[in-house]
Amino acid sequence: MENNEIEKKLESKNVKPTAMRTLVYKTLAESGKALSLAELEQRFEKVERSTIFRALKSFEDNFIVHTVDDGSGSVKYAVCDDECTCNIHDLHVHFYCTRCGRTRCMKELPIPNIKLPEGYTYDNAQFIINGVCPRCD
Amino acid sequence: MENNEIEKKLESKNVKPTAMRTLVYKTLAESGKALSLAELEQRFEKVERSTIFRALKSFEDNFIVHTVDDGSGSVKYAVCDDECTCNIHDLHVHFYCTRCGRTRCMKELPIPNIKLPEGYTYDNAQFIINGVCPRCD
DNA sequence: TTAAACTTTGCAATAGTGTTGCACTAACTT
DNA sequence: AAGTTAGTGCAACACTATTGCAAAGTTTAA
Ligand SMILES: [Mn+2]
Ligand SMILES: [Mn+2]
Ligand SMILES: [Zn+2]
Ligand SMILES: [Zn+2]
Repeated sequence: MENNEIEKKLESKNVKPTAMRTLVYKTLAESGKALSLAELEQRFEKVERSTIFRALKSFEDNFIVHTVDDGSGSVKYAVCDDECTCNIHDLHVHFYCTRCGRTRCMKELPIPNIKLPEGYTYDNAQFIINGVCPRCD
Repeated sequence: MENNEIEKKLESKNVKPTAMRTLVYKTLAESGKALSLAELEQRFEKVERSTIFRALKSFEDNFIVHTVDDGSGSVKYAVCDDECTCNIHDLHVHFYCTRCGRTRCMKELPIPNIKLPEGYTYDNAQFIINGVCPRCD
């Protein structure tokens, strides 16, 4: 993905595209999976953890990335689709491979609709499936 | 729940019922919800964190409790049903109230069956719904 | 063009969770 | 009773997430 494409994308979501942010977005998008802060940090070696952290937070606040809590001990981040507003309709299953630790968005698998008992409201959900991915099988 | 009932229960699952373990189990069972290590710790004031931690681990290993990773930052523990073996058929939805922070087992809501793409195996899953509970509404 | 105002970044510190080594004690075995 | 094993308390540690603050960079408005 071209830098100026990324810049446009960030701007369209009201995040000023600084060099660091562009780099973080690019790395995450190109990885094709969900990455933790620590994993992202390792991929540059030169950028401060807190800078990456704040970039991710601003992405999250502006529906540029979503988080996945896959039980690995650290939250992971994955890029959203263009039209995503991180609401119920954008939710999808995530797959966590217990062999390689990779976490993948299963965008083809929307989170099934669940009828909650009276009195509960439904804002958000995480559906994580643990298993072994094709690469590790 | 009577102490000797608890002791029988633990024994039936191959965990020797010490005083600490019985206390931890009792507290968790009586709370009626999922509790974190820190939350349990607060409920006694006199028992070591690591002791509770190890009790919970032995419970988990022996299908006496299951864990819930509700995104609150700490893993929570909830008692299993008697016949539970923590496999796919025992999995159920968990509800996390974003107001009060309570996490509840929705045992009446089994995790829906999902058909994964070719090549993925399915060992385990977590399905957490975030929203507001009746108490907080 | 320059000064003021605002934003971003780097660094250091902190809080919290989870986890382990080790010594001491309790319980069980022979 | 002595030896062996299992459980507990304490302290230490690793790691994640998060924040305050000052330096550097960018934007705005004279
Ligand atoms: Mn995703
Ligand atoms: Mn449960
Ligand atoms: Zn894998
Ligand atoms: Zn509530």
